[in-house]
Amino acid sequence: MTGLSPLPRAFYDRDTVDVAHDLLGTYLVHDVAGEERVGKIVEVEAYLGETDLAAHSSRGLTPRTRILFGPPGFAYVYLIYGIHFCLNVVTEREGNACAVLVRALEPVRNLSDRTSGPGLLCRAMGIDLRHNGHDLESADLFIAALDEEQPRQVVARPRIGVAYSGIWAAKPLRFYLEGNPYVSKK
DNA sequence: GGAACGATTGCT
DNA sequence: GCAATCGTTCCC
Repeated sequence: MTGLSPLPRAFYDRDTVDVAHDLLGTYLVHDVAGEERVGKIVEVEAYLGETDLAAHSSRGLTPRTRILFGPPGFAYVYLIYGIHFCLNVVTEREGNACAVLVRALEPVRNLSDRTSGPGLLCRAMGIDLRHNGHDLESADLFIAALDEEQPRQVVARPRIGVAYSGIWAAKPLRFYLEGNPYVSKK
């Protein structure tokens, strides 16, 4: 697979639900010491900024959420339960603090098949806290789209693990490719 | 300074 | 069902 190049910042500088939807079927690429790891994004969740009680940014601007409040097209990576990392892409204009969580990949190149779930995919891709704030227009960690649009059926469901967030818990902000075997369980 | 907890995962 | 494990947040 040649010619994979980063999506432009304008791709991320749009409504977060639109970006989440459009990220399905794109390719996450990470160069690890010369080895190009590639996975197709098959499951995501949208987090809609400070008013979204499930979003980290709902607690306002803190040292951790600084990246979320910044411009679009940057990686927001955090440690969860002291064990796993989760990868988000920041969306919408600076200050909106919205993001899309990448929840599952279909392995394409140099990946194990344990890429279903946000923590497992970060492990397989070699993504950790060093990538927090990383520009996704850079050459070593980025997201690319194929030239041709693939036919796809997108399913919307409530997000995983956000039962504490009141009315936000029920909103259908988790999106995945119907029937794809790498979509996470639950 | 310290307690509580989490956008998860895997083992019992 | 529940433990692992530690950074972040919040409250002394």
